[in-house]
Amino acid sequence: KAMGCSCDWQRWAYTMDEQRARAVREAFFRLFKDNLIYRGKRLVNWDPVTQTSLADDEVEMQEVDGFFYYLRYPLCDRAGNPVTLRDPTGAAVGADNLSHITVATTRPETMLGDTAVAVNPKDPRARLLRGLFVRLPIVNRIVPIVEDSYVVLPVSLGGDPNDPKAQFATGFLKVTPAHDANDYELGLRHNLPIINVMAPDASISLDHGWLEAEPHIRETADPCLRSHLLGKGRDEARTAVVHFFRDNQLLQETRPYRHSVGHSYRSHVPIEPYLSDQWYLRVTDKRLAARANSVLAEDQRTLDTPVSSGTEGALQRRSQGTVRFHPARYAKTYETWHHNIRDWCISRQLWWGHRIPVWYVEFIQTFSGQGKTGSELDDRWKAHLKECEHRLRGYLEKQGISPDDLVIQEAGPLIKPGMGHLLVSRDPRADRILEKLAAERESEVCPADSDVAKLGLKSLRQDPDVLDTWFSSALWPLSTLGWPDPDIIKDQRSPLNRWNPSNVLCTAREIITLWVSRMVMFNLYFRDCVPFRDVCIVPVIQDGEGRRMSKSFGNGVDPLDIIQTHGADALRYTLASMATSTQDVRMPVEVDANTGKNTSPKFDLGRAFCVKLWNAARFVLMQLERSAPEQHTPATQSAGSGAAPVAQPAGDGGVCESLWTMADRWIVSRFNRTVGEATAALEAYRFDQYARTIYDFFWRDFCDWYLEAAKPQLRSEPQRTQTTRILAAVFDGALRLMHPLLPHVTEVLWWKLNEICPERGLPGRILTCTSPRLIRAAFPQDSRNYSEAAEHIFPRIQEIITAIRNLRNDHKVDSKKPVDVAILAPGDAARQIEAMRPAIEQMAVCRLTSVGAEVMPASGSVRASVGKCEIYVEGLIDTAAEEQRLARLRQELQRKIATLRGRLENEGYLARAPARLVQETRDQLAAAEAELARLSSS
RNA sequence: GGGCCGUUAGCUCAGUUGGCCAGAGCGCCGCCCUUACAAGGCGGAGGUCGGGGGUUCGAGCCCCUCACGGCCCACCA
Repeated sequence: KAMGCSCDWQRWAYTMDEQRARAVREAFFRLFKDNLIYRGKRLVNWDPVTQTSLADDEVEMQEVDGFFYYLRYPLCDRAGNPVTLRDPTGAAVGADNLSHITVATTRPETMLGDTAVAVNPKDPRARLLRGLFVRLPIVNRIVPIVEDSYVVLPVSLGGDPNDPKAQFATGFLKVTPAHDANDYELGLRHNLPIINVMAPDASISLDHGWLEAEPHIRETADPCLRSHLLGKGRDEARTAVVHFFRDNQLLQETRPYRHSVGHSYRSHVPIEPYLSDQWYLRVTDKRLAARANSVLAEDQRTLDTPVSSGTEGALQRRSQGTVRFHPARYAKTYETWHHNIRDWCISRQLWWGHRIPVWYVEFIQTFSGQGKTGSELDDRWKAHLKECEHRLRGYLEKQGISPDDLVIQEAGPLIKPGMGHLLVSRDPRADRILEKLAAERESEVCPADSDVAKLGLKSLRQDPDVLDTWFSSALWPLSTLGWPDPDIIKDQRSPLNRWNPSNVLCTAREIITLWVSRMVMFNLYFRDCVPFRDVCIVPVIQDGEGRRMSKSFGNGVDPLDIIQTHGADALRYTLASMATSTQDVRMPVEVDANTGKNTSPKFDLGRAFCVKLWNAARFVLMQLERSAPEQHTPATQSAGSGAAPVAQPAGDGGVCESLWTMADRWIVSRFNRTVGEATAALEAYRFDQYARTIYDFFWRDFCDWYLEAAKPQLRSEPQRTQTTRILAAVFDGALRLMHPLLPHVTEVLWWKLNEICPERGLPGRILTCTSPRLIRAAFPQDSRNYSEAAEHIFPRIQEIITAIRNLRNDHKVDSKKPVDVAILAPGDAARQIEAMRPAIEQMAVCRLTSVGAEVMPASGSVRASVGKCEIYVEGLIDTAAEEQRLARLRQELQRKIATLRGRLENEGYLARAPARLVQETRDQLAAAEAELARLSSS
């Protein structure tokens, strides 16, 4: 609000409120029903400090100095008897015998969970080792040697020398399925046991699967396990393991190694790959990730995404829309991410978030299994469960839960034994009913005629986890507009149907994968259309040293502080001017002397522009105020509060263009060009170009030149009337043009303008707009009413003025003292200069003594050339200085002539460059030679 | 390891399909408090466009390569 963002503040929403919760429940229900949500035992990114799993993109990779430990595992047979291989040729093992193999690892503590050692089948040693085992030190586990081509061959055995892994690999890979994602996959391929040796806090523990896998481990393991490892954190455990290997001559080598390790974005400790039960969203299903890629704008696609072809496909594409990135290169980020996506772990072990709406239901076994065979038992048990399920459905239906809003399914093999069914309802009331049942079940007295007893419920509990915050965020374009309310979905005029899809999402590049992609997937899935059409990625602001701004580091600026020191419009303008198409922009940060808060001199730019606008407005409004209202011909009909520009009748419409000066024509033409440029910049999401365009127009063209040129015009009728009209119209247009970046200042000025000069406009040239509030007024339109002549001639006048100013400055003339100027100019030019005489005299502080084709320089005058005109400034007698200046000018001209001649002597240039350019070069050469001749003749 | 971005004036950044002498703001120097504006006006100095090679009549821009800075992705042997 402080920045003046015109959001619809009535539609304020909070991620965790009722409406958003309904959307989350609906989405979860539908995805679950469509078999896109599943529970799986997988390795997750585990944060041992906050004890939650993290999504892949919540893991930050950091370079860490670590070590490679080369650990020796003794070879043995199936029974554990030591084996020493003999290789008489020595070809395979590089030695004549082999009693152990060596693995390389950065995480020695995970060896406690090793369940195999892998070797590449192409490794010559693989044949020798076939059928052998190793005895894991410390735990004394006998584990097999398996062959898998995933294992990298060391360089010495023909590995790729460019693969860094091949450089430090030994050819043997320890396999720890419970603590390494690749090892997990490898373990699945070879049916290896999965032994988790860690507690959720990443300490070594028997209690999370290890003891179940190896009931006698306490007895069989080396005492070191109990004394130095159990209960110890992973770092301590690492040291203990390394010491054990060293003390037993099993540590072959330690090499320093710098590598990147995933860290938690929450606690900043290294991630532990951890085996646990989690909920997954099957984004790998083609209805999600692949579909998200298929809506990428055709010209932004690089991968071969299957897109439905033919008329049907085209129809579908048209109805679902396309997503386009600005700048286009970010499409690749989006596309690659979807292409390489893995299923999304959506459960989080946090207390804050949307609770996963899944209930676990377990029924009581009400019959005896005595004397039955296994399969008979299975059948009876299944039938019983079916009956229980049926009864529960009926019960819920009686309580008002529609069967359509309910999914009850068997929990499947991945859920812990004893967990009979999963229940998910789309109706939030189901939770109340189930909560009541659960409470009843837990109460000490549970009468036989209670619902719980009738339903045969053994246990009933809701999943304790919450959803990843991006799950609800992904629904934002839907949930903020009333989805999933059926009325809102059906009503064509509802906010959902009006604003989804929306036009543009503006965000930062790291959000592309976290949020943009998921909004697209969900919107397509639930609504069959894209959530927005354009995605505008803006640069990230860094501090003066190129570091990311961070609250805790204190190197950032607070927008509210900037609003205090510079103003909201200055903040907006400056930020827009920094929104280039690169990735990062720097903002030097310093402490404000008055407030003690962080600020940046960058914002001075915006403030200066606001001040300039304010001052120019004071001048314009003062001039308009001095003119009687009736002098303004009514040019616009009252359009009420209408925001549309009023169509102006063609023709003169009382504009009296015959009275316009070259400056008048020029500024009107420039205004229209500027509107065109600004519109193009905005359409391309080039906010920096838009900011610069309005700056150049308003400050340079309007203030520096037009207002100065207008001053003499305002002093005399009948020009005054025309000039005030033009001032009013251009100022009106400029306010509308600049309003998006400077809403506060322009709005106030608009009110003043409406008050002082309610009737304004230049029919056909500048379409003005009556609206009490600027924010409701139309953005100006480029009327394409350009004056080529004015745009050509006025800059010549500017050059003449600048030339005179230059001569004055070079000769150190008091800036208030007028000088006499004569200008030698051919007929047309002379007339144009004559017409602009008052402006030239005012702006260059001079008197034009004579202008024409016959003008001769007075003796002692100094001179300058502008095109075909010669300017003589009289009375600045300093012969030596002038001679020096002329000599410098001659030298410059000669150099220029040489360059141009060189170009024209180049045959390739003459032959291949466009004729237009060659002609231009010829003209330039002729002009330069003529000028040199004139300078030399005097 | 893959990808992306950046390297242009002391600082922060523009520079559209290759085409006049590479621009702006701030800072710096000189003059000016001229009745819109000193948070301003006028004028000025300052750049081998990161290095090297190539394509082209012509390269800040296109291609190759190297260096440096930053970011994203990737299964931490």
